[in-house]
Amino acid sequence: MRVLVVEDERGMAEALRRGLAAEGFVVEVARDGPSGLDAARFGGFDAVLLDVMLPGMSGYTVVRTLRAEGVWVPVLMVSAKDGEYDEADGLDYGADDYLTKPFSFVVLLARLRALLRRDPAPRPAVLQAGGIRLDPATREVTVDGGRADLAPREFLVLQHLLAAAPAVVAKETLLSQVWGDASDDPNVVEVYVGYLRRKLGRERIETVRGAGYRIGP
Amino acid sequence: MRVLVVEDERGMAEALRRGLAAEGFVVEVARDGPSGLDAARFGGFDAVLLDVMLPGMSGYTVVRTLRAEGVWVPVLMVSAKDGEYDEADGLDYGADDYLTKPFSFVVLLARLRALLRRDPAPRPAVLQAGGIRLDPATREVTVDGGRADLAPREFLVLQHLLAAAPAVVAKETLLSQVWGDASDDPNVVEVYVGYLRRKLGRERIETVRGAGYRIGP
DNA sequence: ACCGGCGCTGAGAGTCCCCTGAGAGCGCCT
DNA sequence: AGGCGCTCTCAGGGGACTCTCAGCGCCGGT
Repeated sequence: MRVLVVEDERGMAEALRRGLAAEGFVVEVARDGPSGLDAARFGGFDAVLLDVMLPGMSGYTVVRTLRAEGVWVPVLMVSAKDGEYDEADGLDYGADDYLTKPFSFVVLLARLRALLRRDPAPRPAVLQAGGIRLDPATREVTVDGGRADLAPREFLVLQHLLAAAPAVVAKETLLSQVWGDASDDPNVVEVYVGYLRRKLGRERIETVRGAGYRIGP
Repeated sequence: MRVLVVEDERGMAEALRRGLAAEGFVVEVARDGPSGLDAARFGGFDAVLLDVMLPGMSGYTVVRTLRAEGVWVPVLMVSAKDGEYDEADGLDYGADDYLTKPFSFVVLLARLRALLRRDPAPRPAVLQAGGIRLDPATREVTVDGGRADLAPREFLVLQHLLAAAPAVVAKETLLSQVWGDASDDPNVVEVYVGYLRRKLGRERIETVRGAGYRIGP
């Protein structure tokens, strides 16, 4: 297993290198944001340990850039910032886990193992299809760049349609996932698709008669 | 998104139920280990929030049992134990993340989203035979690359013919699988095969007199 | 070549699927 | 209290889809 450690502080980087090597990992170290980003892009690592405070480019920017480029290597962020919003931001930018300094090395190892045993096929944090963009973290929806203002229920329906795109989503699926009961009256789904069409544009949601709905062309 | 909360303490369970529901999750609650295990097994949830201290069976045992049975639903453990070894144990038993009480709800949400991001829904296989391609997920049918527009019943008939290809499918089989009643008038099958031939090309569905139909050569 | 029966097809009626406008109930904010 | 936004139900209408029916063609056996 190859692990990339991005950490500028010499002592910490060295400690991690030794500790992980002793556990059988092959470790490489990068000392600033840009070189860490580059190594993560092309280095073929199985996981990345990423400090937040880095020279040149913050860890947040590194992980966001990676995800935007379609690089899905598991990322474990490590930071001295322990504010709850720092942590939530790191995760929403696409990190898979977040540890606060000081941390226990035992816990670090366990979290690394947990990341490595998951299938490395995460989806982007932001859903995007057919000219529609939806951010689950900020609850923001844009259509061809313009902001759309959605009610909570409308947001949920759209979220499921986007997550499934380009597949067709059955009304029963939406009922069970959004309303929690597949045996409800399907008409409520039709009504909400109607609301969404009014706000996003009629052609953005396609009806597949007898099957369900689908995003865009 | 459907989330299972396994938590015996009434106040905490209720707080989680409300908070998650407000974020648009469909929430179910189990109050002890065994019933939580059962719900996680068969409930079809997208994620599980699992307390460690539970009546009947500990959270550790629950997650270990699930993994041993091949159930890979994302599990976020929540515990009042903050010992580093407790956390490492939880993760090594198969939990995907571990939070220590008291925790910030904002962080819980971000971690939940990070987990849900990780496993894309499995897509049913694409059926292909005799120059015809049928994708059950997108409901798309192409003939030699050109798109064909099928009604729901037509789609179902074609799906069964393709799934069986190159075998011959009896009219009675189609009646029972598509119409749900083998004793119906077989003429309706002939009519629908006629519709399909008109849309896909006459020679694409072959008649085997006295036996049924088969997809092209 | 003839005949019986299996399969094919055009037309039409009925069904049901989906869309929409109106409005009631509810909670929240002013 | 009043207004507002959100959710959901209801009923009507339009149109796609389904199915039946009846007549005809064609295959295979004698």
